[in-house]
Amino acid sequence: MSISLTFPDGAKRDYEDGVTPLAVADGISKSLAKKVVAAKLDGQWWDLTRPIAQNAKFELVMRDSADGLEVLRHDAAHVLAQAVQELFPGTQVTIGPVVEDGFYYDFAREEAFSTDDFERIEKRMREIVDADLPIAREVWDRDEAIAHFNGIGETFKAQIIDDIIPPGEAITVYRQGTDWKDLCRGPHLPSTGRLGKAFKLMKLAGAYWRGDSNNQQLQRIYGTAWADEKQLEEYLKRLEEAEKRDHRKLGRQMDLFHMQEEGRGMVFWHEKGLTLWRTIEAYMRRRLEAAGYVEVRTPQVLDRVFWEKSGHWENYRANMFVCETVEGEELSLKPMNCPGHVQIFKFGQKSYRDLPLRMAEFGACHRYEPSGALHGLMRVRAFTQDDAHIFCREDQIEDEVARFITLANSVHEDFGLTRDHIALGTRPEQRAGADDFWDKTEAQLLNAARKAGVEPVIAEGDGAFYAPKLDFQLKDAIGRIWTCGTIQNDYVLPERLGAEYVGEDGQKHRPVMLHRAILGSLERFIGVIIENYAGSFPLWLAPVQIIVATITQDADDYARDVAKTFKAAGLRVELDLRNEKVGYKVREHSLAKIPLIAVVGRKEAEERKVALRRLGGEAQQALSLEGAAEALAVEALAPDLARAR
RNA sequence: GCCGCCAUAGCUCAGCUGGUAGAGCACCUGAUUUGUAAUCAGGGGGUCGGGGGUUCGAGUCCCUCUGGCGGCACCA
Repeated sequence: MSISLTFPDGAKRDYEDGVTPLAVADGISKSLAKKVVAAKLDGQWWDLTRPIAQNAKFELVMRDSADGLEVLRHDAAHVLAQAVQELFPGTQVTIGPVVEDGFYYDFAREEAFSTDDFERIEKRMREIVDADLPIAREVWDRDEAIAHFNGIGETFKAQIIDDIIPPGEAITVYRQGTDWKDLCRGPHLPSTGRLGKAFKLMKLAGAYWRGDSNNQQLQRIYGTAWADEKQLEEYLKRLEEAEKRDHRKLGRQMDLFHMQEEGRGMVFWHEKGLTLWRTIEAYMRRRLEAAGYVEVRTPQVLDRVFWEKSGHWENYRANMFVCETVEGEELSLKPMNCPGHVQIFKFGQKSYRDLPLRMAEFGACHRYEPSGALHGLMRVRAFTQDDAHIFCREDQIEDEVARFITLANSVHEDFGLTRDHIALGTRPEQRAGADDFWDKTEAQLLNAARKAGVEPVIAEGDGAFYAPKLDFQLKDAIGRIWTCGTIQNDYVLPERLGAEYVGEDGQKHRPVMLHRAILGSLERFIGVIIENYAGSFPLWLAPVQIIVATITQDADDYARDVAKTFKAAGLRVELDLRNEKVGYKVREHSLAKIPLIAVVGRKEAEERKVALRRLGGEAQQALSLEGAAEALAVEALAPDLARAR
């Protein structure tokens, strides 16, 4: 009997029935057999040592491919689990999946692990790799498996079989060496030696069993694993690079902002940081005005009664900062701007002619976020949204959403961020409204996105409790994904707060409300762009755009002139007249990531010129003062103004 | 909020097994007037996050609180 395997390039080859992928690889070349980690049979994972008994499409998975890395990482998780169980008897294993760049394993153990244990664990892992233990796939009877795992005290594993694996699906157990085994879907390497040693334990964390904070807390050990040492090193280097971009670090170094313990999750914006803020805000105002928005401002603190009406007291109380006055009133800082905007909408009578009404606010909101959620500028308790609500008729939704997507794309691009994808967050488990309402609203967003030429990626259950949403997932300069920008179609709040307009038919109608933000919050967005640009802002955003640095005091008067000229041209300029060498000044301002340095000495003073040096470059340009001011003023224009020119 | 780790000068960090603190940068003063990534010399600066305990003696060990970091949970 022979079987026929079809390779990815279309070639067909015949093999003996029961041939293993490893034997197939070996038959092709020895070096290939060394690098292969698993196979795919008709697209299904297949262990290298598992006999093949049917004709199939066949694919070998190499260790340095994306699929191959997944296999390696999964094996690394198992090796970790075995090492931990050997070193710390009594520890139960739970789950150990592959994640981006690595893997983790969750353990249940009375005593806490410490990162000090990592060295020992890694050492044991290496021993397991050196021992080259065979890994064998076994198919078990469901009840026997449950009984077995319960019998050896691995109750979590038993629970997985009982609760998670659908009846009828094969229960596979992988045996690693003689005694150690783990319930696993596979595939796995033929033996532990093939894993190699390009792995490293990274961090220790708490995690809840099955992701539910009501469940037992487990101890999670994260690790990373790669095809070879070189890849591992590259990965570690990448982490270092990301660390250098950390907005918290750069924020301090560049004197942009700070935070302190008396105001957790609150930002003290320093002069330079606020300059950045105001530049972005001014830009957004122009973009919004051009897109037909009006700007409003609503109160910071409102009575409890108001929040009861809006539904926030019921649904959002835990996140609200509530205070009581001496007269006994209960007030809350606004956690959102939407109810306030509805009040403005309701003021006076609105007609269908007023729609769509696009109402924007740089709205300062306060939300009590759980302490563990706080993270620099990315997650704060006081923040300013570039918020707007579009009041419109149902038949205007698609058009408005499409217009919004176009606007948001353009804004994001202006900040050097490219869109990775748009996510459509669909109905969450806990939600308001009937299913047909969700069918309708989800379809609206989907169609609107398509109308704008975008195919959203569905994020199941990720919607708000009152409406589905589109979230913009942006990629930064080093490929990290950030969520900035969202739009939601809300039928609930206009209803609750009684917003209405007079239609063409003279009757009162309920408008739909589109909640939308392009940046999200100014705080978070500034955090994102600090990391995106690694602090080296493009000229239009740089808090200080140009430094005028003197060589000797002879040039002081001229330098003041130069600074004045640049300032008059609209540039943000600082003067450095210190009695220091130019090399010192250049170094210092370069480290501070100032985009331009205009060096002036006696020669420049005499010729009324500047020697211009750009950040990152070594060349200098000798330019006339007036010419430089004019050219730089144009160069420093915000992207929208540059386009309009 | 939960789990783990961490907290020493403005910043980055050193301080072995307990014997009352140190470096570099920054800052201040003086000298130097300098041509594109660090001029030299001197000086000031820390109740070692707060509180409690063990000890003859605590930056160091223990407890506790506060905050930070990494995850988890949360994220309109």
